[in-house]
Amino acid sequence: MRLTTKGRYAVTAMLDLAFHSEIKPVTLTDIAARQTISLSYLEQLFARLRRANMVKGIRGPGGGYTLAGKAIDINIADIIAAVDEPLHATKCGGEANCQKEQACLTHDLWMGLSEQIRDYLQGITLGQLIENHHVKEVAKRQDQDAAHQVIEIHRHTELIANLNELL
Amino acid sequence: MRLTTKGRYAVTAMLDLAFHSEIKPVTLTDIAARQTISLSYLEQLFARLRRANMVKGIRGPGGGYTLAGKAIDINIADIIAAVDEPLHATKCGGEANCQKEQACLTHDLWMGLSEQIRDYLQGITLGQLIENHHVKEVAKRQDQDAAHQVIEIHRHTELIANLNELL
DNA sequence: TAATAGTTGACTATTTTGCTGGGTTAAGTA
DNA sequence: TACTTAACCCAGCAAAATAGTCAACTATTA
Repeated sequence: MRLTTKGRYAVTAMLDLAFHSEIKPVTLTDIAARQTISLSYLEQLFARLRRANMVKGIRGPGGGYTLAGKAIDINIADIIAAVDEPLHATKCGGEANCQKEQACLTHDLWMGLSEQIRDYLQGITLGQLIENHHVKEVAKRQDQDAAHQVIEIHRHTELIANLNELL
Repeated sequence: MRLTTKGRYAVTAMLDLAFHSEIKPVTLTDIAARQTISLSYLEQLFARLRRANMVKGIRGPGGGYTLAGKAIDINIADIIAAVDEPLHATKCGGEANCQKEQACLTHDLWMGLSEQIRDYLQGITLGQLIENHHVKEVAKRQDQDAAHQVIEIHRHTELIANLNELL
């Protein structure tokens, strides 16, 4: 799982879409203006997102893009994977000449870490992000923050536990 | 927090260092050979790591690099931050012309997400990764014992099941 | 039919990445 | 002292990724 500006653009655009496409489709021109991303670059990104079945394009006047599914069903990892190149296999990965010696050991460790990050991002959806934001907007901020923190701490220890199992 | 191949190289090299530099300093030539990273590229990465006070360079024969601190005190996020360019501030970030309108909202969400990822990686140290690996090695040796094998197989299927849930 | 907006592809500029090769400097060793 | 080792430091360079431009085309709607 790579985390680059390209992925950030995609997530940002998808978030914008999730916010604005509930009533009617959103044009890329609008997103480009709001998020200050070039229209043509958005076109490239959305071509991939469409092929990955994450958005639907509607042509003609009043057209634009909408999410292909519910915001709560679209996770961050999938968005990033859709716009990123499929990361080329590891140098030694699976080959016979690497007998799990020290050389390949650190590589394994990194792969495990990378997987964990993907799992983590797969557990976060557009819907959640929007929901969290709405919650934050609510006046009883302190209670929410406290509750959120507890959840986060719990999630974190969970992740470490998973890591321990994997490695 | 960006996650690129550059960061992976750095983490890989630091893991290699943590493994091998307990007794004596490790030369970049050794790491280059083991991890199949070019020597000169390693030099670049270690120049940054040294400036970030994560490794110590020892010149002369018998010299090389050692960790600047304990492996348990060195976290993954810091390693990646050390070799990555400081990610330029946000386009609208903090400026007066952005009054937290919708345009900037998605940006806030992304930043929050990015923070979570950093926190996550900050909670994982070189020491932990190595420790976990040692546990795994011990478990492997115990595999030789037939009595343990049944238990191990059971544990293994359990892990696979957990993995299936995650993916 | 005219306007809208997605779709596609080819093309360019910039930045990052990963690497090569040339040094210089500090620290051991003969 | 001379030699070796390895960190340290640069200038540059090719390939790739990133970000954006331009132009032509198609489907839809008013």
